[in-house]
Amino acid sequence: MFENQECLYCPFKSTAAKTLNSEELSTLGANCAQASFKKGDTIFKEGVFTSNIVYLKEGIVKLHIDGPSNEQIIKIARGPSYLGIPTTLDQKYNQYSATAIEKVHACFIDIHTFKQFVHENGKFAYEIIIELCKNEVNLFNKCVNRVQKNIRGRVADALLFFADEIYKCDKYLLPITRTDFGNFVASTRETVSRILTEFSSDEIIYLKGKNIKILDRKRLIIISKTG
DNA sequence: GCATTAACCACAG
DNA sequence: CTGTGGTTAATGC
Repeated sequence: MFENQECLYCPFKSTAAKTLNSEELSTLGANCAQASFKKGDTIFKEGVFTSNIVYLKEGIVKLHIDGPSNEQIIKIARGPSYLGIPTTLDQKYNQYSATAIEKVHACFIDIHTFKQFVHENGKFAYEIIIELCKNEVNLFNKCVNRVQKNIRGRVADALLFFADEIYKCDKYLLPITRTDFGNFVASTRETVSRILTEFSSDEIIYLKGKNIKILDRKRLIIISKTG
C-alpha cells in the first residue's frame, strides 16, 4: 500500500519520527537518502550549501568548527541523534562540520519534507523542540565548564563523558587522537598527553595508547569537579 | 620574588 | 601520531 517502508521499520527512529504515522513515514522514506561513512570521512562541511537535515542512525561523529587558530570540537555525538538541524533549518550554509570518528550510518532528509512535518505535525515539532532545548542547555554547561575548569578537570570530564555517554562502559578505546582530544577540551595535545600519563601513574585510569579504563571513578569525579 | 599552570617549540621514537 | 623535556608568559600568594 505504501511504497516506501524503509523508515517504517527503522529500528533507529528518533523520538520525533516515532510520532509520524505510516503515511508520513512513507513520505519520509521517499525523501531521504542513506549513506555510510568510515572513520575520518566528512559527513558535511562547514561553509558548504546544504538542503538536508542529517540524522545519525549509528556511529560516532565529531562536530567541529574552524576557529581563528585551531579546529574546535564542539561536541562528540553518538547515534541515534540529529546532527544538522541548526545548520539547515535557519541557515543556508553549514555552520560547522561533521566528521565520522567511527563507522557511521546516516540519513539525509530533504529539508522541505522535514519542514512539512514541523508545520503539519505538532507532536513531531514538539519532539524536535525538546531535542534542541536539551542541546542548548547541554552546551551552556559545556561552555561554563570549558571556560572555568582547569585542564585536569576538563580531561577528567572528557574521560567520564566517553564512559557514560558514548560507550556506557568504563573500559573503551579512545576514538580520537591526542590532538583531537586537545581540541575537544580546549587545550593542546602535549598537555592532554601529560595529564593522561599523570592519571595513569596515579592509578586513576589504566592507559595504553588509546586503551582507557577508569580505575578510580570517585577520584576522577572529584578531579572533574575541583580540577 | 617565588611557585604554579599551561601553552609553545623541538626532537625522538 | 605520541611522549617528553626545556622554555616562557601569565597569574597567584
